[in-house]
Amino acid sequence: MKSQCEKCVIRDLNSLITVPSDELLGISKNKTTLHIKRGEVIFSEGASLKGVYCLRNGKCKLTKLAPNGKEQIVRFIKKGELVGHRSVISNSVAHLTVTALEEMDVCFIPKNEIIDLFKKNSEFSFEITKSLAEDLDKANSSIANMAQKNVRERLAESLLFFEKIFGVDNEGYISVNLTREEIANAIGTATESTIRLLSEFKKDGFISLSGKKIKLEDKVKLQHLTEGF
Amino acid sequence: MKSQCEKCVIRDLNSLITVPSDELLGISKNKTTLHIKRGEVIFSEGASLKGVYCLRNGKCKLTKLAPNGKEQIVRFIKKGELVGHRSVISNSVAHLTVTALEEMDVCFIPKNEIIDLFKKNSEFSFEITKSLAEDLDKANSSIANMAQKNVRERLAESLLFFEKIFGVDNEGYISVNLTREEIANAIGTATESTIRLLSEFKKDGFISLSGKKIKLEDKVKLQHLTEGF
DNA sequence: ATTAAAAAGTGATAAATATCATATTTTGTA
DNA sequence: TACAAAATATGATATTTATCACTTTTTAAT
Repeated sequence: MKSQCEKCVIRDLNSLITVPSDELLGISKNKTTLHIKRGEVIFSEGASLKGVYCLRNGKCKLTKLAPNGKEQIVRFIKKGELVGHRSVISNSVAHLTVTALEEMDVCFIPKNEIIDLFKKNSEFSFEITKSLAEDLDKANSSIANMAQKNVRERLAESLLFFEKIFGVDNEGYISVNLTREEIANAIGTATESTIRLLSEFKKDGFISLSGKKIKLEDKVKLQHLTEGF
Repeated sequence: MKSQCEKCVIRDLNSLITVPSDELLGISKNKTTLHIKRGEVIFSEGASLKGVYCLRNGKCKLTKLAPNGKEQIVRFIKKGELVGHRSVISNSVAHLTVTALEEMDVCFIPKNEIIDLFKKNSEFSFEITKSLAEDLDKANSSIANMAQKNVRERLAESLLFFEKIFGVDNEGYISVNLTREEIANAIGTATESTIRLLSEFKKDGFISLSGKKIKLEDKVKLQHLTEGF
C-alpha cells in the first residue's frame, strides 16, 4: 500500500508545506517510492529528469564531474529536501549527480504534477523561488570560501558545517558517513591532504577520531581556524 | 523628462520581457534613474534594499567580503540584467556588494512594484525563478572550478569568459576595464600571481598585453589550458 | 604640466599543497 | 572466517602559490 503525502512526516520541511491536503492527493496517487543504498545514484549529470525527488530520510551528496576526472561535491542534502526541481523548472537536463550517502527512501513526483502545482499554486511557486534564492546565496558564499580560504580553513569550516547540518550520534561523533576522499571532494583538495590535516587537528586536540568517525572537541578553536587564526 | 520603460532598449534582455506595456507604465512612473561612475557602489553587503536595479548600460562586479579582508568577485553583470531581486524575493538584506566597473546608467525600481508584478504576473515570476535557477547552476559550476582547478587554469578560463561576455574593442582587446587586482579577486589568488601568469601567457604567445588591456591570441590553447593541458 | 597615489611588474623566499610510493587497517563479500 | 579490495595513513619530494620587498609605470588630481 502506497504511503500518503498528506500524512508524510517530512511534509513541513520543504516547499510542499504550502500545498493543501486535497491537492496533495493527486501527488500521492502518482508518486512512486524508492529505497536506495549508500553509493547508489538517484540521477546523473546530463540526465533528462522525469520529475523531482523528495527525500523521506537519509542524506545524499550533489556532485559535478570536473574535467580532471575528480568529482566536486557541491552540496549535501538531507531528509525533507527536494532535488531535481532546478532542472524541472529550467526544463533542462540535470547538471549535478545525486548519490546516496546512506540507505534512504525517496519519493519520485512526476514532472507534470510539479509544473501544475507551480502554475496553480502561487504560494508553492513562491516557496520554490525562495528556496532557489537561498541556494544561490549559499552557493555564492561557497565560491568565496573556495577562492579565499586555504585548505586548512576550509576543512575546519566543513567539519563545523557537517556537525551543524547532520548532528552527532550518541557518542558525540558527527552523524554522517563520509570517506576521507568524499571530504576531500567537498573541500577541493587531495585525499592525502585531508587525511594529514585531520591527523594534525587530532594531534592539536581540536577533534578526535575513531575509525572514520569524527568528533569535534574544540569548536571555538575550529571556528577561529576557519577565519585563519 | 523621465525615460519610459516600455521603450527601453534593454527591455527584452531580462525578466521584464514578460511584462506588457501597460503594466510597465506603473514602473516607469515610479522608477528613478541614476548615473554612476567607475568604482561607485550601487549597494553594499548588509544593506536593506528598497528595490531592484535594472542596468541600462555598463558593467559591474558582484563581490563578497572574505574574513581575511579580501574581496571575492562572485559574478559580473552587464547591460540588461537585474540586480537586487534575490534580496527582494527573499526579503533579506543584500549579501553581495555591487560596484560599477565603468560609467553606467541604472534604473531603480521600488520593491513594491516588483513584488506586485511578481504576484500578479505569473510569467514574470516564472522568468525570475528561471533566472535564479540559471544563476544557481552557474554558481555551482563556479564552485567546482574554484575547488578543482589551479590558478593557471582558472586564469585561462576567466580570460575566455571575459571575452565571451564582454566582447572585444576594435583592436581586439577584451572590452572590460579590470585591474590586475580585480582579476585576482575574481579567480581567487594573489595579485602578483595573476600578474606573473599573465606575463607567462604573453611570453608563450597565448595573449598579448597593451597596458592593462588584454587580447586573446590563441583561444584554442587557452581552452586546453583550462582543462589542464 | 607636475606630482602624488595607485597600479603593474619582478625577484627572492617561504609556505602550502599535490603527487608518488608504499605500508597498514578496515570493510565487504564469497 | 578468509581474503581481496577499498580506505586510511605516512614519508619523501616536487610543484604551486603566497608573501614581502622593491622598482617602474600609469593614472588622476591639482
